[in-house]
Amino acid sequence: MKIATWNVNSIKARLPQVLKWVADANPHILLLQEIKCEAHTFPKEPFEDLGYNIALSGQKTYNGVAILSKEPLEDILIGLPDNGEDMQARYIEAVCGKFRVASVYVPNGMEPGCDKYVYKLKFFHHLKAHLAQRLRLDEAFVVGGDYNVAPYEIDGHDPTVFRQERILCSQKEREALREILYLGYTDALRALHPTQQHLFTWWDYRAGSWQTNRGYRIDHVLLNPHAADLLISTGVDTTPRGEEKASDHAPVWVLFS
DNA sequence: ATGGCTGAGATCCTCAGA
Repeated sequence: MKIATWNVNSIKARLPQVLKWVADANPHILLLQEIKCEAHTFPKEPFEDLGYNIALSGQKTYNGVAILSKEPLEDILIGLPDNGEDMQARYIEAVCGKFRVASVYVPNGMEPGCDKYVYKLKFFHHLKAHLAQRLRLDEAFVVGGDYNVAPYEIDGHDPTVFRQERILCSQKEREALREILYLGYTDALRALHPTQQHLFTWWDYRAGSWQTNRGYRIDHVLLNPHAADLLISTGVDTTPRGEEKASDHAPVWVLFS
């Protein structure tokens, strides 16, 4: 039982790459972020041909999250509760077979202190409240996505840069992510690879970051205790990042019993 | 310290990403 998450940076621009990876990796459930399209323009057919059911929350140009599942999708939730004024498509949740899953796209935040950074922290506040509620459910729950936060120094390529209070690694956003972990969620990759360096999921398009492996680990799969009990193995598939017309993120996969 | 790269969508550039 494999669940994967991938920020594809436009599903339309990335369609051949995503289809190739999906046909190869064959995840039971695929969580997508930054699909960058509205629901009616999402290229559903090629995924349906591969046996997937699709639920998504989309908008023009920006953001957008989706859940693709071989099992039927039930109990679909779009957006975080009590976050009604927020129209950005950044959260979707559904039940697929015996797993409840969510695809989340946390705001980038641009730069510590700016309006978008405040919005990022506010989003984390709503996410934490919802995930705290969800701990009361008696079922496996997997929250995968682009959190736009590198939790620890080991999750960045350069400790000196990491300590400079930049976006992705500033104190407040790291605290916001840790608060969710402290509720009782497990960071799947770090749980099974506690000391592995260069375990990155995102490399900037600019300045040859991929070629020199200057990356960050900002895509995470968080597990409630039920899901953590079923965890077998997990990793980052860096292959698609090195191919033509790549997304700047690589897919993260998790295998469950 | 800055810039560098990519996608979308509306113009021939701007915004946003991270």
